[in-house]
Amino acid sequence: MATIYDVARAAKVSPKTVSRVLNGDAPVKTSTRAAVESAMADMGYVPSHAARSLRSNRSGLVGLITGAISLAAEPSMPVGLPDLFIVQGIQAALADSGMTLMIADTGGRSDRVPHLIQTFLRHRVEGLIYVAEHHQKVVLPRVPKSVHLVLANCYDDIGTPAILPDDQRGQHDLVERLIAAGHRRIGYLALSDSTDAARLRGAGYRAALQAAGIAYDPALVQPGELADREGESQLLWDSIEQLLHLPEPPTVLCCGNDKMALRVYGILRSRGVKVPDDMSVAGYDNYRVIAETLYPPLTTVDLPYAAMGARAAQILLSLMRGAPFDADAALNTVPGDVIWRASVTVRDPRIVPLQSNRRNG
Amino acid sequence: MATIYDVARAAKVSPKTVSRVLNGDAPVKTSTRAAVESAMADMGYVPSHAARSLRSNRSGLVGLITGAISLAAEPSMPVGLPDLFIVQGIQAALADSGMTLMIADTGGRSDRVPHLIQTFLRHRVEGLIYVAEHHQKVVLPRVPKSVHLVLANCYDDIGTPAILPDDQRGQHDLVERLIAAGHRRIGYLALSDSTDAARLRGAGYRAALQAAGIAYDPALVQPGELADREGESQLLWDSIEQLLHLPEPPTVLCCGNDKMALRVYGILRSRGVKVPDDMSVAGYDNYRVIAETLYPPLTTVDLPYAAMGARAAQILLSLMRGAPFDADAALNTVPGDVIWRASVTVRDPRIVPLQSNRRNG
DNA sequence: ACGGCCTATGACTTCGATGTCATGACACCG
DNA sequence: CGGTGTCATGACATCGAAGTCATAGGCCGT
Repeated sequence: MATIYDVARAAKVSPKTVSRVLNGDAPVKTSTRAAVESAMADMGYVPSHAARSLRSNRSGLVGLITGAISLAAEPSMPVGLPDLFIVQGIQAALADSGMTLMIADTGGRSDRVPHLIQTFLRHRVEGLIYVAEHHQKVVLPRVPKSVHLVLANCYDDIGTPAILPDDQRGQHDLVERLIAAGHRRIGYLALSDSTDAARLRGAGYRAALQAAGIAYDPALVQPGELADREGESQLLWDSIEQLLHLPEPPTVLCCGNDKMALRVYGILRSRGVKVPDDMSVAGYDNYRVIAETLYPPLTTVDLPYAAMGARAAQILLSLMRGAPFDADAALNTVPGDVIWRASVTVRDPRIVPLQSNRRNG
Repeated sequence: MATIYDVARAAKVSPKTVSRVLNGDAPVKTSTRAAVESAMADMGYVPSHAARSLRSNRSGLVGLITGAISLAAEPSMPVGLPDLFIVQGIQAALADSGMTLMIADTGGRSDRVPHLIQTFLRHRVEGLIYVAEHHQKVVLPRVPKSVHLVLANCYDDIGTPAILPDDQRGQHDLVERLIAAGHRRIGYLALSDSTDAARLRGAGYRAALQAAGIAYDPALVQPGELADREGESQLLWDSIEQLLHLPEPPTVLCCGNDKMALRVYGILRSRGVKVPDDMSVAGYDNYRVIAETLYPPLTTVDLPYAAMGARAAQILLSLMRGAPFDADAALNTVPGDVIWRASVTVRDPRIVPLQSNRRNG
């Protein structure tokens, strides 16, 4: 591979002049510049990142650690594969910054994280983003102060800047909208309680009821998911059975996530219950391949992954530019929009919630 | 960040001795080694990849270009997001090779590919893998001979080594299994004809019928997808209507992909047609979040993405090790297993196709 | 005409690791 | 005891850029 010396020789100038043409950091006569550029084109010269970063002590690299790619293979994902959208959001936000993103994947084995960090440190990354596969708490190895770290979809104990989805508000907003659409008996098929997302969404459900002055009825809340997956289909069937046979059954079922909603559609249809005429259904996650493909399309709450990724990248860039660490901003929650689709009937005709309240997904 | 000189000073040895401890390429007295290692640990020394690769002229990097991450956002993906599994397969196969994988994403804009390749060349990658979002032909910028290139999920005109799914054989195997299970009238809801996958799968469908001596009946083949997406739901409804009202209707519907099968489930249930008692359904892709979540779980054909990725990485590694370019091996197809699930009834009780014929997905 | 200044360029050094070669201290062999 | 290895170590050059400093030539003002 051609070097700056080869180019210099071909253009009959010194290496330093070639360097000046490359970087445009000092005046070069037009004719000289042309000769150098033509020499570079002729020999297909590509500057060496290694040499440049060695000299300048700036790598221009941002490292990204994720289990997203590998975890896509796991059927047991708590939330689902779309955390890749976080990666996408990060890429988009970083694209114009001149930084190059290095992505490393844990392969689902979190014990590989230290090794991946080590590899990044060898490459002298200037920033590091850790993307968790679902909303959770993590413990990461320490990194040198010179490397800024941002967490996405997770948080830790030591005040590292973190970006999280606002699950409580999302569920709250959805239930609020259901109430606005005239629903009063709102069934809730809960995720298994082991995740942060499950707890926060449950809290959002209750908060929205309370805000609307509707009494919380424990009979309307049924498990929709088991921690161990065994007999889950049966569990869901039974839970729906329970709800349908209540003296005052729900008019809408909120599912812990869109995947559960997909199952609920099948169960309801098997029982001859029409969606949405006999029963409205709502999900969570805006897992588009499900929510948009189902008929009728599913009302759900967007997990604002792309926005979270973009925010994470922005925060990282500002830290790298030397912005002071703002403890108040350490924990960022990003709200997700309610995505209103045809799976929920509007019972109160005065209200026509056609659009999302913030953006349209 | 500490350098090899800092470590040398702290351990009271020469930098070269530290280098020897790092690489173990020459004998070092045990006591000296211990002193060096403790100095490295104390100061958190991490060797600089830039310096090493500059000196050794070996970067240890493999570049990967994909639209997978970004395209995950597109609802118009012909096949679907799981091409990420190709990336996963590549990572797994590369993990033990000592190579570090750099992933770059096109952000859905193929015009960015040259720029991404340029960035990789600056980093002096030793190999390059291009992963396409669906089975297709591509035209890539030339890369220097020193950089080996392998294509995954796509191919080109100039004999670059390529790994492709064997769509024809997959569909063939599925139909063969359906016939073995006693089905004779096999409906086919085709993908829009614009993709290679659609054509190959159609050919596999016909070949399997022919091999079994079953006459091809054009009335059993209906469009299931439109190129422009408009009115697609209606189209599918109409196509199913057609098939159900044939004088001799099919006993099973083969859907162009799993996403279509998801819609078909809904349509059939809305019409009171029970799956699989009244009508069997099969998909293609083994898009697990759909195929495993649907009730009953969907019989489908695995797209062997992880295996394709692994194969791509293996071929790349052998090229990098100096294996001769084998023109016969330039085009690799990887067969995908039929994944037999409960959505297809076994009409001939003598046959019990419980398991996949190669692996279990 | 001379000092000052700007333009355009090159010589030399530096970044951090490693390859090459040299050297001192022993050990072994005949 | 001298020659010849082997072990353990260090001095120095090198990889490809870019930073520092020097310098030649031209233009300007006085």
